[in-house]
Amino acid sequence: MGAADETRDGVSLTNLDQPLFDGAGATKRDLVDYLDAVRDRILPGLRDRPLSVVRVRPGQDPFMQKNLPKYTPDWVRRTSVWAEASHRSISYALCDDRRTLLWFANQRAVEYHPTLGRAGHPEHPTQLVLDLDPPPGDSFGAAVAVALLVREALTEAGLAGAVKTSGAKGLHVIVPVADGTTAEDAAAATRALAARTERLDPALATTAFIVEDRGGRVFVDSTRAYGATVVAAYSPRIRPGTPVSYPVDWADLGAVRPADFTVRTVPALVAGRDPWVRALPEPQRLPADLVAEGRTIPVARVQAMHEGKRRAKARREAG
DNA sequence: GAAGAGC
DNA sequence: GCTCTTCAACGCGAC
DNA sequence: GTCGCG
Ligand SMILES: [Mn+2]
Ligand SMILES: [Mn+2]
Repeated sequence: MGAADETRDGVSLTNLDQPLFDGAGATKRDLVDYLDAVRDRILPGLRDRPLSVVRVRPGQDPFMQKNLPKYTPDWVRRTSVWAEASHRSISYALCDDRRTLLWFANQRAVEYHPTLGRAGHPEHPTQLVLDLDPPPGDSFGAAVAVALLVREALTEAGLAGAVKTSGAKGLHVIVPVADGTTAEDAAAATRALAARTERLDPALATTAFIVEDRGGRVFVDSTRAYGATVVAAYSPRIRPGTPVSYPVDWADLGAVRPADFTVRTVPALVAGRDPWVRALPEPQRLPADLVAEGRTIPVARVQAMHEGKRRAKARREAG
């Protein structure tokens, strides 16, 4: 163990011997060393994409950071995006190099959530994502079963995807899409694929946006679309043991656990190889019938907001 | 982690 | 100078 | 500005 502070690639790194967060089983140094060790694997997924990060300190709640703080060094690349919610321009980082990654690590940025499209091109995502969220409990096996249903739906549509652990309890299926694919088409295709997955086994998979309506089934989340973010491959997560979102071969899905992949184990697994690059298929054009089907499916989220509003009103009136 | 307020 | 407090998100869209 | 959700 070295000094508590050091400088690396010109970036000051501080308090390296402090715990990363409660239950991390890792120090801030472990985070810095992990990200530096996998930088050539994680940076390609972050490069040129508006970045949100989740930062955390021991004893405190994690918080998501989008807008760069005033004190951010000027060598951090950034892009401005107007936010309707706060009526202001958000300055997003573009994490393109080692120095920026190390600076974020020193900020205790543990999770890295890039957008689906590149800076300046929110209307043209490079991939679509089916996010599989299992119900509470020990349900990773259910997520695996639903991932295989997603694969079936993809194959049926003439598409191919790659799968990775989310680092939490679920899985992400990623489908690279051809240049020129619009966000609208990608979102519609995502909804259609989620609906087809649910249809393949409605007892196992659901597209219900309201938690209460999921009934112990795996939520096939099609809302990772438009400006949404998805945690990057190789990003650590703020979960016990500091797991990492990690690629898995389809054939190996049944043989892994999310906890197999942590900031301690992953550097050795990626030495001399990039399993995410290897797993990702070529960008694909979305079948017209899939997109057309998706256009007929309402956005579950919107329905849920109205239902939520109705239920809240009912609660108030019940006293 | 860093800045600002208050001592 | 020190200690304490505060801050660090978004959008979907009808109502 | 709200609601549910990630
Ligand atoms: Mn998820
Ligand atoms: Mn989700």
